[in-house]
Amino acid sequence: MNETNDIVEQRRKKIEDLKKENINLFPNDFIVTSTVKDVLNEIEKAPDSITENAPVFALAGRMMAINRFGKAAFVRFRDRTGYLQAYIRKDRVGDEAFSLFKKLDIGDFIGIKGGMFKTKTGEWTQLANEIKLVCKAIRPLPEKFHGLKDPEKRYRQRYIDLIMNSNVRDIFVKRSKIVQEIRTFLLKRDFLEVETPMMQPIPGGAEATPFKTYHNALGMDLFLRIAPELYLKRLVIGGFEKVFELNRNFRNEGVSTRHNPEFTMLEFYQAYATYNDLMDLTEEMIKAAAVNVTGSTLITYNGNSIDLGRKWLRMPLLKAMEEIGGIDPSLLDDRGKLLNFASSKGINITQKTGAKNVCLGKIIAKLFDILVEPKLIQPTYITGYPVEISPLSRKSDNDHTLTDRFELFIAGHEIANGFSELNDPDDQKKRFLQQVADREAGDEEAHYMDEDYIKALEYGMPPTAGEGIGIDRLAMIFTDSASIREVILFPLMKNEKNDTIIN
RNA sequence: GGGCCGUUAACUCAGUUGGUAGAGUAUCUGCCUUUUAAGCAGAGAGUCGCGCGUUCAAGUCGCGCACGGCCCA
Repeated sequence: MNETNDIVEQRRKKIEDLKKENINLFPNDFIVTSTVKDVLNEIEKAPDSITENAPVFALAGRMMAINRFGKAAFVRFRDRTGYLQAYIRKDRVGDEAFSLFKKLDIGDFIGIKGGMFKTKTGEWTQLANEIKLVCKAIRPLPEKFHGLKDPEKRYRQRYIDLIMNSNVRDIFVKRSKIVQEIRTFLLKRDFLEVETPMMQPIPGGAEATPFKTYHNALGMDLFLRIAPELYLKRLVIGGFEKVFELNRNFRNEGVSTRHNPEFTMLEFYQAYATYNDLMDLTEEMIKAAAVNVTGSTLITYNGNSIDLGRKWLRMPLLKAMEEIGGIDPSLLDDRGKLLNFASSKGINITQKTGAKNVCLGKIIAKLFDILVEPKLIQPTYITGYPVEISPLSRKSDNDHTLTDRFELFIAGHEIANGFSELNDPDDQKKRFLQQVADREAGDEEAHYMDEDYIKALEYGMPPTAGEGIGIDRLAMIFTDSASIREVILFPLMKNEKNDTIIN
């Protein structure tokens, strides 16, 4: 990173000049008394009490624009709460401070002390009594009007993106608020927030390929978790009847506009509840988050107007396949017919899983993803998933081929997956054995056997319902972001040059 | 994994039929004490992503590679 250009060289030259004058480029003694927002609030409260002489505010921030006029200048600077303009006059700050100020650049941090006045155009502006350098920037910022647009640079150097693009700052503030709202919502309902292992000896709780790592001292393989599910249910067995975890999962899969290898999930479990209860709770929670974060239950995503305020539709999976996917229901219980139907639509089922004998449930799920999911724009719960693709879900009492499971879709995105938990240890063992067989048949995403989890279930897990909600996808929908990279501060990127190898 | 598109000054972008590189902003110098993308005068700034090839000549054409974006699987 030693590339030079003439702007950086010029700045380094200025820095040498400043050093010769004994100017500290990185001081830490400027005392900030107010934020920009504090000042604006005081003005709003009592505008008549504000003058250019008093009260005196001490503010600090990054200079984003400078208009110089020989012996005076306007400076636009920003702190975390907003922008403020300051007016620097040579006859007010003194010759020495003004000649220092002349050497400062856009991007530098300054501290200013002074009162407030209104300019000719009516903008409240700080009149500097003092101006100090608080931190020198060596590299120049992008141009003020067009800002930084190059997506690669925006992701790799997110700090510049955040400096330059207020809409990007807004997205991440919103994301943080979503997380906070969800946490508050669950804590109010007596859920306990917990942290379970991210490094697991047996990865479980989802169908996905894990990242593998190795513990040197213990001499053991470990996997980064693909889901916290099996640990959270152990906690329910332990007596924590309402738990949640809101943190990162890791899946060793491709990167796309909807997938980042590490992503954030909420998982929560509630004893003595059913999947129907969780649908009610989720609806309430996401509506509350929408109101508290965006101010409304109406959101726009990708040009679609989405109304979170209406009662959310609930539709059985097989009915959705028929009514929305346009699939003849007589095909839905016949593997062969359904495979023929898929290939007539140009959909190759076997390719992804690698398994030779793909089960009926997987074929249905795949067709659902392609033919139904994109059409689920308004919030919709799809219920009743086939048992063979729901190895941790409780079987429906009235149909043992289906489970008490739902998925939530908004704006064509899968947002949540929840179910009444399977708490019969013998049934769970059978399901794991089927998964192991699938794995041996070539399905790399099938579950591993987890004997300890079976043992835990044998101690008894009360009837429980649990759910996972994809926080990144929720953030995408709340911020009208087309790519998951727009809601992850530092999305995973390949090395710019393939020569960075760390041993 | 496949397809399409992109990569040119610090940033945003032009660059015609292959003929030795352009603008705006930013930067530097000078003038300027109420600007709002300030103004006026002048100046500097490029490994055209990387490599190979075709050609008298490549930012431009061809092949390969890297990174990124979108779509598909």
